[in-house]
Amino acid sequence: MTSSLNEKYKDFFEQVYQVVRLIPEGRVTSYGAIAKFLGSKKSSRMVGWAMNVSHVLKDVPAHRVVNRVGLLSGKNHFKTPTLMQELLNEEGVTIENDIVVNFSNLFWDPSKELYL
DNA sequence: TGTTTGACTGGGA
DNA sequence: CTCCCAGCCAAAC
Repeated sequence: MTSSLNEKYKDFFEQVYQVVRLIPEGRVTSYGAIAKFLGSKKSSRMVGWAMNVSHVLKDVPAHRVVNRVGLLSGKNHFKTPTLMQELLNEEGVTIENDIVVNFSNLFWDPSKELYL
């Protein structure tokens, strides 16, 4: 909210990582929600690309980011195709057929629950 | 340097 | 319900 915080955010990618790090444990959000929060609703693909690069950054919980219907669309980009689901299970999130169960209830919208 | 692809999304047929 | 298309833009080809 403050200019000092905004100044901290230089690139789109950095902003994405920052938001993803703030996702509470056991909650999930979508690429589009992050993109919208960052001001470019239609740049959700870039959020996905940022995630693709982010797996080298250890503190980015990319497993908490799914697509708008709760599908684990990025699971194949993890070390193993099952890792994403396993990480979510550890946090108490149930996955069924690659879909987050009770997604709408677990959905964490940064533009509604996060205030900078 | 031009084209294709993609961890996306919303709208339309 | 499914399928298709346009917009988005960095990276890969």
